[in-house]
Amino acid sequence: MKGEGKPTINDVAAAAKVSKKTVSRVINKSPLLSEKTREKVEAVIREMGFVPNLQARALALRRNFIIAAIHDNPNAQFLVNVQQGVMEAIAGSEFALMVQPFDRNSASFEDDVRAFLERQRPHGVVLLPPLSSDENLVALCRETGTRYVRMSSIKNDDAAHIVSSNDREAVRQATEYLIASGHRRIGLIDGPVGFTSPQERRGGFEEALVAAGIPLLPELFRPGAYTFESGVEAARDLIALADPPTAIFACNDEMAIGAMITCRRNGLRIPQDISVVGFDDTPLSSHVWPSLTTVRWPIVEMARVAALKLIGPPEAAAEHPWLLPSTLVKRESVTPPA
Amino acid sequence: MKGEGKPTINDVAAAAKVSKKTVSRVINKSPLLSEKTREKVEAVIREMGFVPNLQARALALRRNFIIAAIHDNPNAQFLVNVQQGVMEAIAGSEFALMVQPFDRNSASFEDDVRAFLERQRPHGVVLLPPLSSDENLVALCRETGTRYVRMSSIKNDDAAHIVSSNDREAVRQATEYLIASGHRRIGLIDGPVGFTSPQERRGGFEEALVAAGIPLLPELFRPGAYTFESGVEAARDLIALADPPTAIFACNDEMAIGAMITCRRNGLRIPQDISVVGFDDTPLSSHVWPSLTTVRWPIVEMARVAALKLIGPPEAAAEHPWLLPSTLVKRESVTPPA
DNA sequence: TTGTAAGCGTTATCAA
DNA sequence: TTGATAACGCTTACAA
Repeated sequence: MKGEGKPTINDVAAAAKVSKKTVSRVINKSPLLSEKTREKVEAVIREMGFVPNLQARALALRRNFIIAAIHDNPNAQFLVNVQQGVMEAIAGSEFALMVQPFDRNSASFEDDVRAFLERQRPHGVVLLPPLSSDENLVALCRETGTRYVRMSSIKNDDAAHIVSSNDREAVRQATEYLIASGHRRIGLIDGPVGFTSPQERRGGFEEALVAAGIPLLPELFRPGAYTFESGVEAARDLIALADPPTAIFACNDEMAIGAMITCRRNGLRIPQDISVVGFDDTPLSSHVWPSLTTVRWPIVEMARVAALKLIGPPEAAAEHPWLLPSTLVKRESVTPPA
Repeated sequence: MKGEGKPTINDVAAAAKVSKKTVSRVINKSPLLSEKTREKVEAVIREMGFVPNLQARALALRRNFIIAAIHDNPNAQFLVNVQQGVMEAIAGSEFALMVQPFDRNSASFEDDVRAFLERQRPHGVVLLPPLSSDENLVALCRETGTRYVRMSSIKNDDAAHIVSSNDREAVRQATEYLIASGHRRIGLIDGPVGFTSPQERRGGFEEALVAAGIPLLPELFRPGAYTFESGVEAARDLIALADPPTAIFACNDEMAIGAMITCRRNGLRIPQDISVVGFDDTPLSSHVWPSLTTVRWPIVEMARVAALKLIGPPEAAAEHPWLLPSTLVKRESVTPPA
């Protein structure tokens, strides 16, 4: 013990009368160890309260015990949900969570990511949308030997490197629900260009309309940016139409709520005059009045599984599920049209 | 260069024809170095693209280049704002941000925190409320030699270790604004017990009433828990009173919005029938209808300053401001009583 | 199955 | 102002 400080592997080795390498084997659960030796060393470890030094291990292994969530400013609730999911997966382990935002529009974007990976050497990274569809990032991970898992709306990688939800199918069901309620003029508020998720959500929406024999009218498709304000704008345009829709599907909750508020500011009652459906199931959606019918996106679960794929043995990564279902949550904002 | 991989301090030393310690001095900006040597070494460093290995430094320095935000589940927006503030401070530096939740009600709470600090050895930690008022945590930081800064609503530490807002004063002003608008029966929805922030906010509220000669009526004080649901409950009780208030101050926005929705569900118009004021200025508050008059809490700025105190030289920590003002934001949810 | 020696890439000590 | 040498605490060869 050298008197002071925390015990090191050397102290344990001396006390257990074995070499430090043997202690190292015990720490790393090496299979080639006699049961007797293992037990003896483990007893000493417990007794001395030995905890391996992560910095030393990181230096020797060239890998830190860190899971990094890499993002480009998704909304707050999404980010926090991801953090919660990752924490659930790594709780009780030696891993810790690092959160790192990047500006994908910056000229130094890739250099920034590379610098981060080379500096911090995280054990693995979770790529959040929309960064998860950036193939350059994935190439960067491969190049630096960093394990990665993408969180995405489509299966754009093999099972070991992706966690995805079935947004397309879920939105199709949500739209079918609107149609079954009697709506035939349904407006869509799209998500930002260049994102994968709105493509899928819009796709599901269109599939449902087509299947029901409802024409896809350009006037009912409005651009959006996943922001409250863009929902406001899109809704303003939709209700100003000569023949306005009786229902609106917004590609996320924030826009849906922007749309709801805009409708009400303009004297429309929800859902009596117009129905609204969102996507995400943020806490917000049950905190508005009337509460919002929406699609629940299993972010926490997706993040948890992503982290599990990263911290487990590489060959086991593909064994975790890669698809986690999004599901329709029926609340108050939908009713048959008048 | 040994052919492969990234250049190390040895490669630089060899190329510059100096000892590795001299290179180390250059990296660490040691003052005792001849200008000539410094320039020579810096040129070589640039040329070779040398980047010091953080893991090796961490091992030698017994400190990681990590700023950790330690929290116990504050709301999502708060947490994300803190992350943004810290990132602003450490952008371009070697530091990275780690986020670590703890359950302060767990029996192993202190052991968990200790294990985290001893394992990851962060350079410094930002303690978020309500954990920031836990003296045991601070003792733990001192014991493990971890620098810390508390984010708090009161000045419960010296200037080097705290960043605080003047919630009491800001709420006093907000309440004075209600009183100036003509309100004399004002309900208060409190924050959770054991938190410092609601004490301050309630304190400011009471000060304003007392200064205006308005009696403090127990029936107008309702418990809350900083959650939407608790705002709903409290508002339900308040408007059910024989002589209901004409205005409500809620200790945070989430409860204020819960209160707004409850009032409207019960046929009250906002602000014509009842005014509402919140605290936080979350994005939410401008996304409801009518938009919420509230107190802006400078979380991003507080977190940024907290991180600056941590990453700068210890003796400079006290020189950064410790007080960042909260300010009243007037929107649509307040009007004179009928 | 276990041990020895040589790293991993820095910083600290102390002498020059 | 600089440098040689020993930490820092662990892992990976390679032997035994």
